[in-house]
Amino acid sequence: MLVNQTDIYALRAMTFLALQGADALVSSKDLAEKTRIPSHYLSKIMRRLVEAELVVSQKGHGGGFQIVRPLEEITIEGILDAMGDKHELEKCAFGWEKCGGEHPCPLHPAWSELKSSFVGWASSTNLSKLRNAHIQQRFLSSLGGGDLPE
Amino acid sequence: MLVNQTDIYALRAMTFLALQGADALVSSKDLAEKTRIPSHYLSKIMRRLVEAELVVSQKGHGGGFQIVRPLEEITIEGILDAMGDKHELEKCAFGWEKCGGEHPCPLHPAWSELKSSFVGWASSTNLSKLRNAHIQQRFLSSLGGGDLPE
DNA sequence: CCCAAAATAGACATAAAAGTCCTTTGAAAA
DNA sequence: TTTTCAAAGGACTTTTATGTCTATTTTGGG
Repeated sequence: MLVNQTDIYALRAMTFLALQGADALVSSKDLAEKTRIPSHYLSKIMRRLVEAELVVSQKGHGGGFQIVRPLEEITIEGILDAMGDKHELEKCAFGWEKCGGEHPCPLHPAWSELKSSFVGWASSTNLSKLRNAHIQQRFLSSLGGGDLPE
Repeated sequence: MLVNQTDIYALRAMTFLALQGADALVSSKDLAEKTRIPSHYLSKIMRRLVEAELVVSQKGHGGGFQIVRPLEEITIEGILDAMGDKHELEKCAFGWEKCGGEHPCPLHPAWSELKSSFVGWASSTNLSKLRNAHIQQRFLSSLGGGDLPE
């Protein structure tokens, strides 16, 4: 819940695409190898991302997946929404049908806090941010030498 | 992940116990009915909470479960730890064996943020806080009239 | 035009989580 | 002491999530 394995795969794939630079076209096979996501499972995930219009797909020879929108526009929230488990956060943790307003369940205040901090994080983190942070980090660590893992 | 159904059940059960007042002894059957947790499943959950010493159990006729420690000491983090899925947060979201320090994965900074805000929430929220907030809320809403749901 | 590469689609398989059932053990009350 | 209630423990089942396989469609290249 909140973030499952499939969600993480989606985040990985999108992040990887974003790191390949503007409009890079990457095949599912390549993506799967580089991100270590089971290839057939990845293709299911990619379809959802295509439907949500976060990526564009190119069928046939030389095809693949591509981000065509500005990276700033693609947030973690958007990716999670595309994977379709938003409703999880909306259910009352105490199992009440009606919870909130005048009659919040005992867990309601705490749950709301969690929810808003989670949504805050997810909505403020976009692919551009991830990319910049990572590129900067690679630059800094290249100054110190050392090998890149994996 | 982060918080699964079983975790939520544990939070519900502990919260319910905390609301019953100091040292209330509640049977598994009662707990299950009031919290709407499948009774046999609940008893498994309670065993874990007993082992973690968050509650004490009383076997035999008239037995049940009881919180004997100060409510301030029992945090959501403690409850989640008792349920045993702490390791989830520690794994690299990008699937790298070694991630962090000199060579963080592209998702590392964002993931760390999420982790620390989640842990901050879980460790700062304790049963006393939940109880007080709820009691206060009930008082306030009683002034306005209206029925309690569920 | 035909072949190969690559996404799409959906059926199938496996693993993990959630839930149920049955037996045993312990303690209180009759 | 016997009965009865309730936790402990474990085997089993069901459901959901994850992963695999096999075809079908689409597209570019020879």
